[in-house]
Amino acid sequence: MEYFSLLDTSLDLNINPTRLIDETQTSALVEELKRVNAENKRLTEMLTVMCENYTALRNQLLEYRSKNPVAEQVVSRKRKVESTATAATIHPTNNIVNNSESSSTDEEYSCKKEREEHVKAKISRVYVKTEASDTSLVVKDGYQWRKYGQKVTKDNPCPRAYFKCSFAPSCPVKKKVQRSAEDQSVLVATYEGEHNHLRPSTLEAMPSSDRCMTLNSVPCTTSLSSSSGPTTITLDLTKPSNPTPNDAKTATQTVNSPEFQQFLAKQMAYSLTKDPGFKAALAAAMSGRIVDNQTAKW
DNA sequence: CGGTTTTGACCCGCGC
DNA sequence: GCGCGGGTCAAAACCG
Repeated sequence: MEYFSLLDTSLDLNINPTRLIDETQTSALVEELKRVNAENKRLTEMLTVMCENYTALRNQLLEYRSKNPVAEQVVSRKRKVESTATAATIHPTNNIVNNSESSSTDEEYSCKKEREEHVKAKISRVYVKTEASDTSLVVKDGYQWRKYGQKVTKDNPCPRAYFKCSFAPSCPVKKKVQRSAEDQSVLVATYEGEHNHLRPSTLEAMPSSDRCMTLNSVPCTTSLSSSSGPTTITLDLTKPSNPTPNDAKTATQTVNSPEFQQFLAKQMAYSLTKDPGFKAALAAAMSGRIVDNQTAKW
């Protein structure tokens, strides 16, 4: 029974790492720690610079806005008058097609009567970049459409096609598609109403060559923003529908909106997490912080 | 054969 | 009232 006293059955939970490693390992770890801390410091500085740049840009934007109160008032007034919203599309090539590219017929489109109708039916515009050789007025949005008319409008030599949802009359959604008068490779699709059914085909909805990001409102917000992958992001904002000289400002406001910034943040996070280099740097930075805290405690 | 597209005719609101 | 222009209808053509 005495030999039990020779055994130390206690658990030494207060393990000191320095006991487990020899001197060379310790020095290597210290060097690594220094390197990681330096990198962490560098990343922190970069972050600080980015924040400073952001603040400076934001201040410039606010200053610009304060210097142009008239334009701001016009935008505000238009927002009050119109319940509709338009959309701008960012093509996969990251070309932002803002509302100023819409044809002049779009101006006519937002006449007084339709302003009233906008209360009943949600109207939005989607810009889709197509191949120059593509002469069809087909905007693949995942829904099935039946063409019921085509018309050549006054201010645009390109005909305007009229579509109804194939589920009509149960689904009241209509769509008008016309090439932009300024850039005929851009299709302008104007949606009226919202689908009351699911999208027949989500695969067809967003072919890789035709994916776009829609700003402002689009019809069927939920269906477009869900199950379509990260390439289609819908921000349901209330924006003026008419192309105006203030479109640049409007676009700026859109970009400055919380929704867009949230989208940007998600996209950045998505891109960064896909970057193994960033992962490694982040892990190093975090480990640096953790080890730093640990060593401070030690 | 059924669904879709085409296309000319028609409707309707708006401005003059 | 009339003309204009956008939107819709509906018959014929087309297609799978």
